[in-house]
Amino acid sequence: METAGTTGTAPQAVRAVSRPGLRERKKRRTRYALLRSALELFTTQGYENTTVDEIAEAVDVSQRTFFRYFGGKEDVALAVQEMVEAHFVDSLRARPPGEPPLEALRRAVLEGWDTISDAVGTVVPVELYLRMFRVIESTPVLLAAQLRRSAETEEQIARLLAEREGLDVDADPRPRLAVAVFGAVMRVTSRQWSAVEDAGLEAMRELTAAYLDQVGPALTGNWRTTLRR
Amino acid sequence: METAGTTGTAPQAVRAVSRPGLRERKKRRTRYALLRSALELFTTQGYENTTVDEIAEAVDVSQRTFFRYFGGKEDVALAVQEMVEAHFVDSLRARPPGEPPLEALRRAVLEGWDTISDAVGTVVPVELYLRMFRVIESTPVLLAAQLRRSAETEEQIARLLAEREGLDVDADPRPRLAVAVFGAVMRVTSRQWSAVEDAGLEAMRELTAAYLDQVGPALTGNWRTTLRR
DNA sequence: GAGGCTAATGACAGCCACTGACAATTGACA
DNA sequence: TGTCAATTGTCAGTGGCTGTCATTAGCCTC
Repeated sequence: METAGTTGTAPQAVRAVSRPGLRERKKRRTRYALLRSALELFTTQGYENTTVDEIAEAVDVSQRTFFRYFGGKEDVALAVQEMVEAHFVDSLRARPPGEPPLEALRRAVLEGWDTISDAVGTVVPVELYLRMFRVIESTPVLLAAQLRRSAETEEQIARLLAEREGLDVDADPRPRLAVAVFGAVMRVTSRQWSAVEDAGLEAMRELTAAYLDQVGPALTGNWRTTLRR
Repeated sequence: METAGTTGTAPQAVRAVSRPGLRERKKRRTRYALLRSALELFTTQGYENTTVDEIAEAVDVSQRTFFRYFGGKEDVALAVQEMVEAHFVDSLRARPPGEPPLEALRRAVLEGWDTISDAVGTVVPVELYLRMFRVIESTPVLLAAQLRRSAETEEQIARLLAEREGLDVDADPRPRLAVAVFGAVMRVTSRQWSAVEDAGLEAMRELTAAYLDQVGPALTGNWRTTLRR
């Protein structure tokens, strides 16, 4: 394959189909090395007990270089989570336009969990991601940052759904409300999942489905009359 | 009044009914002075452009003293917000036990807004609180911290409601789900309110009621069929 | 009302996250 | 191969935050 240039002809065009050039490759390698080292340190020693210098040293670059790759310590910690959310948004975009919004959200999320390793596995082992998930959930600063980022993603999704349905987000509150409610359920799910020792991806999937089913009952008023098993 | 000691007899007992003693009074004064100066500076120059030294200097205490009164810069910024949330929890506790949970939440919040000045007014002018509200909403770090704190309050409320209804929070997901959904609506409301220039307390109250009414419609599937005015 | 006790404060010193500026190095491309 | 631009390391500095210790100032007892 790659029947492109025979040497010396349009090297940047060749790059586009073959490889990104040494410089780019090196950069990606450093970035991933920093990311992996950071997560490894965070998950073993804890986030607060890990300094940026330590991370940089583990990859053998200067502290300054670390800050050229990531906006800050929080950013490395949440980098994978960010990829995961982007993955969800992608799988939502892929949903058929006819599908009702909440249905689309539900399916997109469940499908997202099923294909999570496609989005994450190439960068860090999925198992490391899951461990980091718990660290985030149990580290106040990180949880805070994470909640804020989720809020941004929600806004993005609200706009997406509004467009799908031909509504104006600023005039009609329903898209934002629905997405916020959905996000709230997702957060309760994450929290619950992370509280269970050794819970894996399947557990996450099941919890998600179960909790989404419970929202209806939870909102229909009287909790004492219905199931109390 | 105060038929207590005629001098020299059990001064601490007298204190309990009259005043907290010079030391305590002085402390409260410093704390409030720091709080007010901080909010004043935050709302005029912005949170990021204000240093802790500046705040301390405005009250004429050392930076170290500032950190003895508040856990950090974020804490001053969110101190009033914290009082407000406690105020909501209180007004929820005051709800009649027979009331269905979501009904109680709704009424507690609306009532909370009506009596907000009781909870805040004695410490800072309500107007300053409202200005600070917007600063929080538009400052990423503060918004993050605020979201995390809200999550904690939600957990607290979920336990409260569960107890009221005789449920076990860890066995039955419905309390947490309902509270999370409710909280999500509140957040959308706050966000929307803060986006409107010069919106006052009444606007907040109205928005709250309106959005709570919209949740039902927002969740019942098809947005295209229903109102599109 | 003098003196002892303890809480509150100030003054350093130091850690860590983060940033700007400048010089040295190293791919990229002609 | 030499020029150009991107990447990196070094250094210096800011701001949030903490531990430590000496000093000050309410409080309480005799």
